[in-house]
Amino acid sequence: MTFKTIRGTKDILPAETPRWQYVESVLRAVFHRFNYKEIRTPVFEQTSLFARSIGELTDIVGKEMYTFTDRSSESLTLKPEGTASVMRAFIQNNLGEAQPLVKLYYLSPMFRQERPQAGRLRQFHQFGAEAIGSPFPEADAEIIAMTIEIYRQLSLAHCALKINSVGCEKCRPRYKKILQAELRTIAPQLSEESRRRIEQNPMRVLDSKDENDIRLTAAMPLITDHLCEECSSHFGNVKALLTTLHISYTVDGRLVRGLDYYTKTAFELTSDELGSQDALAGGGRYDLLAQELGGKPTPGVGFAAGIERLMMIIEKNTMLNGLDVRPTIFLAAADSSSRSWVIEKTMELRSRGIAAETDFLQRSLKAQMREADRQRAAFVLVIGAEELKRQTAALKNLRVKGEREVSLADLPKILSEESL
RNA sequence: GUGGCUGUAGUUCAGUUGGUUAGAAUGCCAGGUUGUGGCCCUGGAGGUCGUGGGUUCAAGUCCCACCAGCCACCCCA
Repeated sequence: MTFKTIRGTKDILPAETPRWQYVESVLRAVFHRFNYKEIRTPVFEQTSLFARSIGELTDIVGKEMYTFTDRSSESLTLKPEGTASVMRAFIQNNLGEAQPLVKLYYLSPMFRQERPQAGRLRQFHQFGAEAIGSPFPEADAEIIAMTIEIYRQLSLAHCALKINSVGCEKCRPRYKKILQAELRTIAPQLSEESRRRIEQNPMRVLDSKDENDIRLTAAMPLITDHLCEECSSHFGNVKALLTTLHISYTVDGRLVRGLDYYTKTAFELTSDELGSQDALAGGGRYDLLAQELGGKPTPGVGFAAGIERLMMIIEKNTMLNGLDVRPTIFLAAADSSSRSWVIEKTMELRSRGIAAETDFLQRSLKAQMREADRQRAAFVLVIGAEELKRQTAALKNLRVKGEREVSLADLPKILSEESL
């Protein structure tokens, strides 16, 4: 058999790239308005960077990373998410020294070896942003507001915002103990998966989708009721700011993130149009990450969002037409003697900034016309021996019926006027 | 990673209880109009029926394995 894309990867073909470009331009515009600057980090990093930041015990690090050793036996990993790399770059390049708050965004492929499904690929694309340097709720609110704004700019409704606070190094361990104690009392009745999590990551038990688990844990204490003074007031301020910004949300005390570095604020944006892979974007605060990676203690908040999932719902709500690139003019040769001249003229128009196309298959005039129509060119210029002699050509507007004779010398000027 | 469903021209699909040259629509190419598109008409090209085994006189149709996609779980963007 011939070569195929490997499992979980796909080609983004010319039929879809205009959509991608459109989405990218929208989100770059939003980032620009919020004054976030782009950062581009390598697609692979030392494996330990991810293990350290995401957490050794998480599913991502435990069983989903593309890890390999290079020829000098160093363990490398294709990045499974963006924050670790951005924080590494922030520390390595001392970005925090030049200014107290650094606002960055990225757009990059990510890699996770999961079983593929619609909206879940092994190479997928994420965009995201990080505000590094502010411990205050205003930064959390801005990140959330910006996430919402991107989807609003893309006219996507049916998105729901859930927020929670997962506490800090002071209150979370305390809460975990309380929760664990409660969970142990009902452990025998819980699903196998949940039972395993009681010791390793008890908060995830509350996030189980197993109906029986949900019923059994309905009355369990929630982190939101056990936050310390500082976390509680921070969370309260974030909520108040969201209200001020007219952003509606629901507090979900069971919301947890799959990455260990989160503290305090955690949030998730979901869509009801996506099936079970319904998370469009997620994020939160990570005040301990910088020092965990060996930098100076520096607070941060951020979010990440998947582009493929976004594409899926944009396609469902299709409103994007005519985004494909098309030539302004197609130059057709009426006979073989004028072909070389037509190519020359095409190149000339191109160098003057006009999108011009011509025939490269030595086809009949009829076939060239058909091609021009298929390419959805605005104009066709027909040139043959007669026209060459007189230095004119028949200019035809494909959207209307007639054609007119124009002077070849005037063509660039005519085109720039007409396309207005 | 676990369980289930699916896999036929470029694309969307049909293919009768296994039976001899695998079809349609659309797209593509050409002609009808030897200097002109979109409509219409005519003709043509295009498939080792996901891959590899097996059962059978005979397999697109049945069985097995593998591969890929999809759905749920898991996880998450």
